[in-house]
Amino acid sequence: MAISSDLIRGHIDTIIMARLMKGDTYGYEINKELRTRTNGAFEIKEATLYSAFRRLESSDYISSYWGPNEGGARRRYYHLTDLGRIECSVQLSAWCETRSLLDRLLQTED
Amino acid sequence: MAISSDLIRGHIDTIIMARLMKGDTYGYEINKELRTRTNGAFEIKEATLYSAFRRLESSDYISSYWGPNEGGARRRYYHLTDLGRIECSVQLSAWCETRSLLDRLLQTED
DNA sequence: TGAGATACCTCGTCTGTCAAGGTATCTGTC
DNA sequence: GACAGATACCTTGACAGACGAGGTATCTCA
Repeated sequence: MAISSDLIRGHIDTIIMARLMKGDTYGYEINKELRTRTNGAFEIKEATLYSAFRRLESSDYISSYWGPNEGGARRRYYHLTDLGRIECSVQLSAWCETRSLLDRLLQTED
Repeated sequence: MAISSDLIRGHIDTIIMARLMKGDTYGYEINKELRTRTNGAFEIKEATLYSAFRRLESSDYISSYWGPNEGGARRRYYHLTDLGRIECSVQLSAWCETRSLLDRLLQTED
């Protein structure tokens, strides 16, 4: 992974929720998408991913169900709850704030 | 602090080095500046700050010296080394990459 | 004399990430 | 039928960074 995980830390949940905004999906698929979309520059490690799922589900931001395993291994699908949609938009705003904050603080000249 | 620390995690060292790019300064002053520049929205907790200093110094990215305490408590000044300047620019590029990556991944529609 | 600001430091805890390991199912090949 | 490889899920333990809580020492001003 080209991007250090410490720089992404704290944004994993938001990345997952932002994806679930577009529709239900399952863990393995999320990671495949991330690798594809970033040309291999970024992926969420499996252990990280599943611990995020557990965290999000215990906060009632997502719910899960065993979906149709169309000729393959069983899949646990995740769904963004109404509460999760609210939380997601909160975290998206937080990202915008963080971005402008860091842009300002990382200037090396005035 | 309005901005969650987990969103900044991993950028603390870069924030400090970016500040030291402008000239030597000391811990307490860095924090005052951060609070002022962000209107109180952000600060680095003292314990975090000093552990970052230790980390950066042991990597030879910064050096320190007891500076002139102009009518006040003693001050330990920090200086960005040549190695630190290189590392800082590396981390500034990493921030740009991270920013565009997250901007892409956090889109909730295509 | 004492409060408050300045300025530094340490210890222990918590949380998120990840390496390493595991299980089970399906597909295709020999 | 046996096996490799892909798909897909899960758990455990360790590590590193951030921070709360506590401490020390100096100076200023009332």
